Amino acid sequence: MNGPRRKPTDAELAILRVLWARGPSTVRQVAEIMGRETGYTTVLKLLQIMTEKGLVRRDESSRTHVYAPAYSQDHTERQLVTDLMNRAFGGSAAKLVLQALASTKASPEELAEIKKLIDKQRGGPR
Amino acid sequence: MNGPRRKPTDAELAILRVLWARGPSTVRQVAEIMGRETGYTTVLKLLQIMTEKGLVRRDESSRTHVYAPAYSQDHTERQLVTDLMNRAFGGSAAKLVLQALASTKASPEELAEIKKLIDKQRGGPR
DNA sequence: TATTATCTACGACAGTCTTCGTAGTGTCAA
DNA sequence: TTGACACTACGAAGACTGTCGTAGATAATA
Repeated sequence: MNGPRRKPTDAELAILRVLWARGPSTVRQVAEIMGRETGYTTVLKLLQIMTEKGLVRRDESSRTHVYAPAYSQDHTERQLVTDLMNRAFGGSAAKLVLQALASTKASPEELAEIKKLIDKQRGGPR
Repeated sequence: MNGPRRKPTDAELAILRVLWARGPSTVRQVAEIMGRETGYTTVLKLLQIMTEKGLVRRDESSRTHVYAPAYSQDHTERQLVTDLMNRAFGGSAAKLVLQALASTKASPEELAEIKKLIDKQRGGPR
């Protein structure tokens, strides 16, 4: 049940987002989605480091390796949110949420979804 | 009305939180609150760098300089939330909020406050 | 006055992050 | 078979972070 030791860096997170969206991918596939700004060997090196860190798993059965995320998007997102919550909001989820809602205008559908979740949390615990 | 060019780093944010809580402070005051882990000269150097970056303002009228945040807590928090929202949640505030609520159990009072804000953002019931 | 304490400035260090060049090896088609 | 191409491994550079030591100036005190 051990999570990764450290949170992913910016570049690592960008790669993870490609992997979560595409599923297991080769270096070339990731690099192409990342665009021209990021060179092929840069993506390769990053993925090698991420493999060492345990952020991704590498399938070496064919010459062209295939990389997959080691942790779910949900798990990582929660880790990042928790980290920011502790660093900037003194551990208060409510303050973070209020700030997030104040920052941008969420759509009515999104707001309704959030309200639904709040009610669920409210009624859930005994 | 330009904001800071870059978001504060971890150590910088820790210092800013002291300044927001205490108001304008000297290096020693900040260092004492930060505890024994952080040496005096470390705080000093950090504050010097933050002055260069424009994250804090320095009052040099007395020999012992007094530092104050250059940007409000709200502004900085919003910046950090927006940054995470873009980096990890594709710009969706709702996804970030849902993840924050799922991560920890907020108190009923907090949930009520959040609901109130949502209704306010909605522009009231139509 | 002489000594001690306090404060700023500054350099340097190790660690991390991101980027890229290059070497070496395998693959495939003409 | 050979030349073009694709892929991995690796080193290294440049930037940034956080840490601290030390020097030098000023203030406080005995």
